[in-house]
Amino acid sequence: MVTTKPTARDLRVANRAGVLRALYFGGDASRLELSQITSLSTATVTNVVAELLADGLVREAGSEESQGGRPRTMLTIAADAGYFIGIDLGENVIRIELFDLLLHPIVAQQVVDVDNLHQPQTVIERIVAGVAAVAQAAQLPLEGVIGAGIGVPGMVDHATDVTVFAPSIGWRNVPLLAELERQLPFPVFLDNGAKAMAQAEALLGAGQGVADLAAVLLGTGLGAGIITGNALFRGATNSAGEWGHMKVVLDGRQCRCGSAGCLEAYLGAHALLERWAALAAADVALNQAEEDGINHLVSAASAGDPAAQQVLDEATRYLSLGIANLINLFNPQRIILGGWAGLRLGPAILPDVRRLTREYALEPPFSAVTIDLCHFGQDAVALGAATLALEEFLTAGGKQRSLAMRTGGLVK
Amino acid sequence: MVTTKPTARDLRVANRAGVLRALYFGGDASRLELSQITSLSTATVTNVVAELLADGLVREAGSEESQGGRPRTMLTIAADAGYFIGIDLGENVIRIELFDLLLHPIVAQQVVDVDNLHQPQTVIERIVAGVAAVAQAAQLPLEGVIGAGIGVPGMVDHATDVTVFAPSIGWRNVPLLAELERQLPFPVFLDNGAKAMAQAEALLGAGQGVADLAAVLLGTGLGAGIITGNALFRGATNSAGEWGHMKVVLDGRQCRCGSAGCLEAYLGAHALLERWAALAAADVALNQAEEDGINHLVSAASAGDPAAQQVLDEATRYLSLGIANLINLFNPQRIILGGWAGLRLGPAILPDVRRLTREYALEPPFSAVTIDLCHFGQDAVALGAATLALEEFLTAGGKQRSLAMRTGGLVK
DNA sequence: AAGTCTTAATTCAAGGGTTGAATTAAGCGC
DNA sequence: GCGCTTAATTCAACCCTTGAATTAAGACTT
Repeated sequence: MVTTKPTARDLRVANRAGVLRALYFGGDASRLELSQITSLSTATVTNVVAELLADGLVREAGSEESQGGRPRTMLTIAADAGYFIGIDLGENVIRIELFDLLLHPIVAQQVVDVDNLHQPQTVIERIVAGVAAVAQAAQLPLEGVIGAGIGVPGMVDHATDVTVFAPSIGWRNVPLLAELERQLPFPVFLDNGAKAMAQAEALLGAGQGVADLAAVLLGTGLGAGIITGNALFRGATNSAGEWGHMKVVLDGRQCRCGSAGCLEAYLGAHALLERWAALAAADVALNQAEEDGINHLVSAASAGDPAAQQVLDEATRYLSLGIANLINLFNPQRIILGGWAGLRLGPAILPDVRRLTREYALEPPFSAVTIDLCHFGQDAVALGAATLALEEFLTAGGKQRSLAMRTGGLVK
Repeated sequence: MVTTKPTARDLRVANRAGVLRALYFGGDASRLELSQITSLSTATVTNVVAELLADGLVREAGSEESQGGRPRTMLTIAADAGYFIGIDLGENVIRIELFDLLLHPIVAQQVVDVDNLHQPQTVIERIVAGVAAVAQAAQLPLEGVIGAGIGVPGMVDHATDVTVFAPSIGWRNVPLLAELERQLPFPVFLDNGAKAMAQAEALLGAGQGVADLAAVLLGTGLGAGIITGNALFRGATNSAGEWGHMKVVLDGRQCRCGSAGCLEAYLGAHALLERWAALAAADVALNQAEEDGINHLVSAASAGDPAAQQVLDEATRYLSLGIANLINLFNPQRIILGGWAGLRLGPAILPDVRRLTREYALEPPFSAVTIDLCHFGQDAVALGAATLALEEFLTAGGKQRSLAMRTGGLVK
């Protein structure tokens, strides 16, 4: 029940984490600067940095020009002190990517195997093989991997067992994590892909330095990841942020979730293309891959096609409504628009979205928010998945926690 | 930026807080039990309890029957070790209430003065006088008051200056808190009334022991307070939780907030009575006080009036939609329905609300939630306001923080 | 080129906290 | 009255942070 950290040694862990975070996100700094950032004494910074140096997580990197005093020796994260793996389990492709400690990409790999992706056993095999493949391609031993994360297109319940509820790939209560942790020699973290992506943008992308934000993803389905107080907002059972199934119309269009009137039924890629087809009285919009269809839609609208323009206009209104509701409820500092469809539609509709959102939202929370496009593209989910492991690593102050300890940590 | 608590003395504060909280919310316990609950060693519990005893916050309260060993001496919160004041600044009444340390009510007072409530200066005078009055009625010196809280019908920005944005009483950027703290000899906390009430229900009412919940309030306006991780969810500028202005209809009914299609425009007391009048083709529903009107509406519906039944039916659908959206977005463990109109409508519509909410929300988050009526009635906001001060008190481990320290604490 | 000045980093003793083990306290039952 | 059992306290060991004092490392001056 009580979550305090009672023993004095925990202070050190927290302070290691503070110094490590400052260096990781604040960039290179001297011990003195670190002491100011973290508000620790210089004595403590010296001690903590000594540990980090000894562990190889941090390196000295020359010294700054001095103006007549001892020059500050700069400290920097040792980017090659360890590696992370990010896995994007998509609806019809698995993307596996290897990153260095600073989450710079090293090697990426794609596994395309639409037919068997619905079978967990196949997915697990593909992932284990893919992990070995990227490590080999980078000529790195798997022991150097600090941890891996997986983003999945569905809900993950962290409380009971760690399982998955992902209708779009036909999964329900699949113990993916347990199986993978048995087969891989490093800790693995599992979460919803939209949440993973939101964390990538928050830590390294369009949300850097912002403590409270929401990333909304437009694609075949809709997703969102909400960050509050610099951390993913999960709710009681880690299914918070299901923005796509916010009801926006009573007794509205049928949604694939089984209910009706969901935002996704008006703003999902399929919904937009269907609407276009209906307005244009032609099925041409539906006779192509969704991504091509959306591209087609955007260029048709900019070319003056009135039906396409109306579809975009309606999409803008629904998107603005959905964003305004997020603003009124979560009062974030930033909204980040992403997802493959969001990236394509964004440039065309963002100004109007901003204007309408101002109309729809209350003034005080609206005036605290900015609405921007995401920074990352196709590899956002894989990167975000890697940040799941990174977060744990940083919170532990750079001490790689053993599997046993992690399991213990989950117990309340 | 870094929010760690570096020095060893902070450990003690955190552990004092842990023991105090365990005793406060877990009820009387022995030192041994406390050690188990807090997972501190018995040695530390002994030390911490000794401090709390010396400070008069805790008392020994006899010993339990033993089965052949040293009996455990029970510890209990000293209810008279200090007092809290809760102030409900309503739209046309001020309610001031004095509580003991356990938030049991001692004296209450109402200040009714509709005409002048729009003038901050008058409100401040009334509050200061009312505070003195309740203290005198209870024959207690103001020095015994640990802190006071104020719930206001509007938004409070904690970041800039602590000001108020409350259109319903015509306030905008009123520095209420600064003025009151100058005139009162104890710390004062200010927040939105719905947030205050949510915290009352969370700590002491229908949400006890629940870490993630949302309290929704139906009244003249709509409000909500959201608790996540046992703490009020505030967002970036403390205006999170504006549930009443969630858009539920594009281009819908005009709302008093200036926008259109807000939930409040369909579910606020005034909206319901207007709808009734329109359906019944009679203005009778509007020619009475709102509270009487809602009472009338509920009894007419239960008596079989078809227009009234339809109004309730529509209200049920919009309320369910609003709750379902909260469930999908926040994934709470409990929804608590309150507010004066919520209390009246609740018994009549709650079963249908539960049924419809299941239809509207996604299955995983819905299956994690229960929907209940609130516990507290008229004095919920005053009690909640008092909990604002209580929370600070407990977090500080029962050390009453000075004004200077509080201000310092707000600085990042 | 030596000495002085300035700023950064380290060392050190003091102070505060938690903990497990050992000890003491306090009833119960025979 | 004595041993048994369980609760609470005491104590020595250990860890951590901190401010002050000290050392380190260049720049500047003469």
